[in-house]
Amino acid sequence: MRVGIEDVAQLAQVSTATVSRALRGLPRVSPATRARVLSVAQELGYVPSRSASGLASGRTETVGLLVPSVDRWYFGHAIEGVDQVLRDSGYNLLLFSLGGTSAYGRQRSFSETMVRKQIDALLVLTLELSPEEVLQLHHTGIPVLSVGGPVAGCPGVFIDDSAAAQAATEHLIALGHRNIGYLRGGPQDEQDFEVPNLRTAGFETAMSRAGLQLRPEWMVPGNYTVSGGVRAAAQIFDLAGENPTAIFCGSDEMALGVMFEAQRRGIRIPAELSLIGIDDHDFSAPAGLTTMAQNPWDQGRVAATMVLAELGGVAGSVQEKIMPFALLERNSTAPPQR
Amino acid sequence: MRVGIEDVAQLAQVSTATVSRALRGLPRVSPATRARVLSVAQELGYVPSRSASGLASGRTETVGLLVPSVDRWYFGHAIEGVDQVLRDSGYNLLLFSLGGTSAYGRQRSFSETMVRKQIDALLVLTLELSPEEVLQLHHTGIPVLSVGGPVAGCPGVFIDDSAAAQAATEHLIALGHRNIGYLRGGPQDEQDFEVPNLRTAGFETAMSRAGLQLRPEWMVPGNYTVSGGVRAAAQIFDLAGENPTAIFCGSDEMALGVMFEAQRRGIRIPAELSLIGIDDHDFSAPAGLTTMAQNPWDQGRVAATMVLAELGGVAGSVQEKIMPFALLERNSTAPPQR
DNA sequence: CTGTTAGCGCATTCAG
DNA sequence: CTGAATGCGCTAACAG
Repeated sequence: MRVGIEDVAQLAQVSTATVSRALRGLPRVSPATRARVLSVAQELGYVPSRSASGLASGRTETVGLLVPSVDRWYFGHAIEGVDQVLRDSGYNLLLFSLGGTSAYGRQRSFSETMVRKQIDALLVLTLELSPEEVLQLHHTGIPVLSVGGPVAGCPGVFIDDSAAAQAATEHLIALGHRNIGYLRGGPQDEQDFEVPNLRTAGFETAMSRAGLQLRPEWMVPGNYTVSGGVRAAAQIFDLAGENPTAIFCGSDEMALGVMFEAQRRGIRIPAELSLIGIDDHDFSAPAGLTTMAQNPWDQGRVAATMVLAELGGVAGSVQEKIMPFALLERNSTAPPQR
Repeated sequence: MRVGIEDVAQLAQVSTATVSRALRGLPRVSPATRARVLSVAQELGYVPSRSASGLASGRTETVGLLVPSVDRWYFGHAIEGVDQVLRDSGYNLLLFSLGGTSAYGRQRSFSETMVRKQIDALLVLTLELSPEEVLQLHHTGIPVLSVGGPVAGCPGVFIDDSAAAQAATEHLIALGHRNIGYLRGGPQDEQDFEVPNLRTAGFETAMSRAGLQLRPEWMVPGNYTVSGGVRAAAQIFDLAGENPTAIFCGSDEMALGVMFEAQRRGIRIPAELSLIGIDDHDFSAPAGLTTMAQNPWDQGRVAATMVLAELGGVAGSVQEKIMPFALLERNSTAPPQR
């Protein structure tokens, strides 16, 4: 019942070599032969064995995707984008999740051996790899590309996080806010990945350019999660003394958390508090959250496309690419009440 | 530079067969030999080629996971659970996303050939497969198990969706509500998958048992998404005549959408409107949403564990399993205002 | 407990 | 344009 290339060859009355060429669209097969082989293969329901072709050709037609976790907005969408272009090209997607529960933190460690000899290229999502890990990876000789953030030693596809954060903060400043809070990542995020720090830098740049003071008590960690945002908001709201009139959140999820907590306390948005995030999370439009939008789906697509081009023989296809971000004004920002 | 089993064998002064046995933990290898082989393999950085071992053994040590999309709460968490147990057992996870944008809808079609000869088992997430597709799958001879909902013709791991919906509705009724609305899936969801219909059935059962009338104008589609929930809520709120005092939402995402819209209109929850969902989405606790909780992460783990046991030789390991759900009372439900 | 011998199913030379 | 032969790197009998 198991149909192999041999069966197709026999029925089509050609050699297995010809079947192989015909099926893969290689040249040097007459149109007539190709058609015959194709129809026979179809009829028999022949599917080449990946193991066998992989062993024989040295190519697995599989791309690995290393992610901190899959159950978060950015990752889910980026994975979806990658999957889409891979699938359309007949490539397989081997998923490696480190099962992190925090935004960027990883629970399990990544070993180069997980990946060795079974993929043609590796995409790394938003993960800080240590120099040794990158070295190991390069050692395998396969193309490595990061998505969503920079990884030292290999090109990446991502937005200019610092610029995005700066622009978001400047939106608040342009609205007239001077007392601006900032929700950053947790210690874990900041250690494991560079993006949080870039966003912090962008915030600080905007503030200092506007001649505004940084208020340490208004710069609190939120772990990039909704519940972290809730906690951070509570912490700021509970502060004695004046409250910020606006908060820039390093992610929409945190901003949404702040919204929930504000509502709970009867703090009106944007009348009493302006809020801006980064991402354009699925929930942001329904919630009316102003944000600096980015598109992980697109970033995944772009990265996967580059990798496929590289594997397709176009050397130099894999290169750094800065993706766009854009301000989406909704209903969570307004000039400060006076 | 490429180190194969032969290299290890030479350096360890044994045959390749012994290396293979030692590395895979098979019996019939003396402890001393095994230790030596292991250390040599380690030293050389040897990793067996998946292609080669797959070809030779007929097993790929890879499990396929077919999902409607990855960028939604249920799927993301279930995938995470599956990945975790697979990875812990040294298995690979091959991801096939159909790229659906709606909750259950699929954008692309699934072909059995995508999966043939490259996986040892297939997990199907919350997707309605046609009888022919199931047949094709069974034809491949690999174990197939569904997660998150029933698929005719193969066992599954999921909650009793009808009972969960009924229990959620009964919570509202027990609180004293009699005017109860219901947010269901969109036409696409209901066609592509059975879960939405099961939840609807549970709602209707609870209502009829309590002797309550179904109000068609209060039973509106929400596509299982936040934005769908916003639209559905608007539709209900805009109705002339009395409003429901409570709404049961077929998913937390829709319930969250209703919350956003209610807040926009100044409708207080739970004072003026009680809300209950199903899922326990990550946002539900921060939002204070009462829900009938389920745990997709766990469901994924259980399913993957069964499949591994089956592949490990324990025939009959893959079987239907009903998972628990539980009411989580938070702050979105209360007795009706009178 | 260990080595020898055959393939696994296909892609690739190299002839023709 | 096509076929025959070779081997990818490993596992699985089978001997010993």
